[in-house]
Amino acid sequence: MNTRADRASETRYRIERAAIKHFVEQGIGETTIRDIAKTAAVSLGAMYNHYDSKEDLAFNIFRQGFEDAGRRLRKCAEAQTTLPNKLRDMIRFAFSRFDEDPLLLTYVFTSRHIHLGHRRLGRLADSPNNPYAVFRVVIADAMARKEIPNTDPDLAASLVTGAVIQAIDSCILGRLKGKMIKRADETAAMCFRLLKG
Amino acid sequence: MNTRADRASETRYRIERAAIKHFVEQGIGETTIRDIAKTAAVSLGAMYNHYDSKEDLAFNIFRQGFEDAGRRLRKCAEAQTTLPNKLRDMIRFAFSRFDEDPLLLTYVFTSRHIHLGHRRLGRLADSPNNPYAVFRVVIADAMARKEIPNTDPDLAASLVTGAVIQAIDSCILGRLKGKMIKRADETAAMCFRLLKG
Amino acid sequence: MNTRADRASETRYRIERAAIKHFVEQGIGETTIRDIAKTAAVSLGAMYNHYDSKEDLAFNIFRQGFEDAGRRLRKCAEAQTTLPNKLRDMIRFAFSRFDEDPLLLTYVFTSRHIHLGHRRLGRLADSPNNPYAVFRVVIADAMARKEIPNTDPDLAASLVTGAVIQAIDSCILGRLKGKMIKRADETAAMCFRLLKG
Amino acid sequence: MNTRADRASETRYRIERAAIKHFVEQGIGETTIRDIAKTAAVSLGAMYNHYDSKEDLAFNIFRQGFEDAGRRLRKCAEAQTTLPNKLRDMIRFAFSRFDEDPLLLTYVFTSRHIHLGHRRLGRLADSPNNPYAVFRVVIADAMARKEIPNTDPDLAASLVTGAVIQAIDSCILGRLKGKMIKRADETAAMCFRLLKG
DNA sequence: AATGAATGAGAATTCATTCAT
DNA sequence: CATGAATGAATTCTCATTCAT
Repeated sequence: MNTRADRASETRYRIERAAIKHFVEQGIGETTIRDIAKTAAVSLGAMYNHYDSKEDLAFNIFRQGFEDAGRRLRKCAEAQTTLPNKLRDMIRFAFSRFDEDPLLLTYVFTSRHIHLGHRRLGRLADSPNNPYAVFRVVIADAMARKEIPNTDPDLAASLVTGAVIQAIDSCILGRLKGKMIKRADETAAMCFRLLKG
Repeated sequence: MNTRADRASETRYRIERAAIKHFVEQGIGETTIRDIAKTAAVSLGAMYNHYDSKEDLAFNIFRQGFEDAGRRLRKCAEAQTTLPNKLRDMIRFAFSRFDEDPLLLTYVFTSRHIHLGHRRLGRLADSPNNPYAVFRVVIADAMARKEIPNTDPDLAASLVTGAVIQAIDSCILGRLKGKMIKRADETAAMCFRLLKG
Repeated sequence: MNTRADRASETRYRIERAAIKHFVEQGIGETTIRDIAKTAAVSLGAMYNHYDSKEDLAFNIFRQGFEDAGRRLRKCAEAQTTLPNKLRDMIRFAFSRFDEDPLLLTYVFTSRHIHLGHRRLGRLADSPNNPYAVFRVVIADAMARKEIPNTDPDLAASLVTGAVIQAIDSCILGRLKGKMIKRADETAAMCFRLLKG
Repeated sequence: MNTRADRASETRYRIERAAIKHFVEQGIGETTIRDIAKTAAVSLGAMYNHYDSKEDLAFNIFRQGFEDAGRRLRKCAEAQTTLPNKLRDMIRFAFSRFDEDPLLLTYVFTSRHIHLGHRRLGRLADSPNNPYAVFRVVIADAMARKEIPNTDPDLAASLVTGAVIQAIDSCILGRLKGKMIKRADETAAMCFRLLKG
């Protein structure tokens, strides 16, 4: 059956993929609704049947990717008991997810500081499921369990998430070549040493 | 003396500070020439006596800040001989510079991924003086001198610069309170451990 | 029996009431087909099973109300023989009709000058049954019968209809409180004096 | 001297006259900013140097005309001591003002019920200077001075203003031909009789 | 150099209407 | 008859830039 709902979600999918592509290649501000509509092979008006505005579209894609990443990172952490294993699985996930859908991850990673209607995207999606929060919890727990020495958990979480994000960023910028997954275990080890004291 | 040149550079200064303020608070794309002119108490037309365009203005401020940071980081590195000392002074500089002029540093740090015209800002200013390159050299040298084990210098440099940048970012986002300088030595130590193997 | 025709006219009724409500509250131009469809609990597409267009809808409601008012005013006039009695019954009718269905009457009274397409609504419906024409005939007849002095019947009819309309308008605007019917006889008396000379 | 301010007010004047013409001939909703700009021989952008929006423009013209009329009606009333003379001069003024600038007066008279951003124009400009209020004061004073019998001043004011407005309206609609001023004294006399009791 | 009104290309958004189901 | 996703023409509004003073 080709129901109305099917067509609607098919349209939404096409719009979102087209939007991500343009947002990453040209930036959100430089992308016009027409660009997206044309790439998605959808009429101009149809854009507004599915999203309130360009901002709404940009934000929704960001939040989905952001929260999905956070949620799955949390799953990785919960499935392991020791900090090195948690970090290893979290970073394996982050890097393989990037290898799998670099466009989406690039969008999410490079849009954190973009302003959407006078607020930063990364600020808007600041839920307990955001990746930073997940790393912070993992690190703070390890401190509580005396796996690593006590330091400011916010500073420590910042350094670790920054390291991971920047590795992906360097791949986006072309400084790191090839698949990221092959660097996951080494990165995880380095992050653990940073915390180990 | 209140010479013509004084007045001109005074005007340029006012324009730049106003621009930075708006760029950080609203984003480059969302800032209009009118916003800047009004905050700088300069007429609309006068803007064009000093800059070719908004993009020109945004790019020049970014490049100045970016290269100035890179140059001064390099000075810090060159004045020391061991990696821990190099890292300590570089991070002391980065953090104290942020404490001194958070608006400018926020602009420089958060604008790397912004698209200007159709290229990323961070791409435009990718000179040998960029901060990432300086960290990379410092780390690669330490590897060459066997101070730290050999690993991919690009990955290592990414992790360290990512950590430093994210610490600043967390301060911008309010996750870290107070002066950054007080965290410089701890951060440097953690970064060194990350590399130490 | 719940026949097909019943359901159709039930739908038409819901659409008309919803339309009047929105036209009065927001204006015809500001009301969208979607607004009406939603309030009437009717699908967007169904609107076009009943009306050719929004203009068609707005015009039909107006004309019905306008001509119905004119026809019934004429009945009032024809049932009486003297001018004071005619005026009294006409104004009683107008005011009680307003008390009964203020929304419809407000729509009809306040839409005379609205442009639909490129003509005024009040122009479109300018039949011999329009309320102004009825007042004019009543007044001209009274002059012919020497009940009142001869003056320009168009000026006289304008003044009387203007007075009546404005009274209703003041009620719409909240300047006059309560039921209009209680002011009918006084208004009629004043209108008669205006003409009496 | 042809100063900048001169040019600006000259532009405003051209825009307003063009706007009135289009608003009256086609209705506010049917008039586009482009229509006005073209008729005023002004660029599209210039419209927004002088008015925030089409609504702002429509409202400003309305309010100016409305309040100016109210103010001048009040002057007429204050210059006379008896009700018949007050009414005569007020109606003389209203009618001759219409003869002088029928387009502006038509705009003001026919726009009272127009919705601008979910509120009626006539509501927006409901200042103590509005013509209705002036008539009301004049009539209430005459009652207080026992010149006319006591009745509800709001009903009486409604009837009188309605009569005057409708006379002008009939001229707009073509039911009354020629100059309005020649009907002023007769109209005033009829209005006075209406009140006289 | 400074000023700010004028310009107009370009973007977002709306909404009546159609039509396949 | 009902449904509501899709359509795209039309409109409003923004804003970098120019230029006469």
